[in-house]
Amino acid sequence: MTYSISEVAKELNLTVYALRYYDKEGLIPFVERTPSGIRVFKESDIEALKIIQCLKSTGMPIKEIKGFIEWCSEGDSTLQQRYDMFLERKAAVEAQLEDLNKTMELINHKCNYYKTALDAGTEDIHKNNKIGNF
Amino acid sequence: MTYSISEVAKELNLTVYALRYYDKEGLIPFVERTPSGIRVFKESDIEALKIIQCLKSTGMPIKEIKGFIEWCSEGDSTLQQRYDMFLERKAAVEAQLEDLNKTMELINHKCNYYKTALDAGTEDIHKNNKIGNF
DNA sequence: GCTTGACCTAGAGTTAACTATAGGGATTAT
DNA sequence: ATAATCCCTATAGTTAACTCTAGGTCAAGC
Repeated sequence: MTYSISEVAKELNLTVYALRYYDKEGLIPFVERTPSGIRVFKESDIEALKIIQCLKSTGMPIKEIKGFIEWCSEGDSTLQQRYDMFLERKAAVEAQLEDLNKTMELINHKCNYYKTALDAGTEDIHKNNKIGNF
Repeated sequence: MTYSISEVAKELNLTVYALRYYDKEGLIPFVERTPSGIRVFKESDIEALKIIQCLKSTGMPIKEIKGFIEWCSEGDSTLQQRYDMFLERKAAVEAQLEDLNKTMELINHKCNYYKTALDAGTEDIHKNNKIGNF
């Protein structure tokens, strides 16, 4: 089973433009073409794109992802680099999760702040709080 | 106690450029100036900047944050809007946390994949796995 | 009184990651 | 066999959020 670029775009929830851009940037050099030059995506290409999306969502820039793709095509000699890269990504995501949890705390705090103010009809209810009002 | 722009930058871990940019974009209209035009930051200004950083980290663009700042200066008549905004931000962060947790799962999966491959000395160890290798 | 260092504004430049346009080829339905 | 629809490339344009530069002001120390 193979897929056209627009089918892949729909499936992965990104645009045809973006896919072509990824190709141009060297993220998917393994995608084959028909004799007339049309891209033909295999299942394994879609799996690779999912990994690319995953790496992107860790905040990794496209140029670095390209480096990883190159390592993949170089075979077992780059296994250590690739492992190290994923450990690094893991640490990055852990840090992001920590930050986001702190953000969530503050947001929750503000939700309570405004709920209380709304119930009282005025923000003045918080005027004497040590907690930063705004 | 008041602070100069460079002290605030250091404290909040951002640049002087960024602070002036925020000011230009209307995020901190309440920051006062000396007669000669130099910005003088109060504690409450720093607190406000922390909220701004928090909103930014939820993915909120600066123009929308500006809208919130305007609501703040309009008083109690905008309490409902501000409450709704924070509820919306809370939902956004919840979604981000969910995504990031999924990302973490895949990353962990890949860490194991490469650990196993590294121990075996070759990626071929995964060739017959249903799980997408790459 | 002059140099130094921090501050100011206006505006140009940067970067990433698309997004869109123009111009053209191939395949499918009628 | 022709119109519609999808595909292609190359290249220009967009956007957000800074980042930097040029040119100038101002207060403090020597």
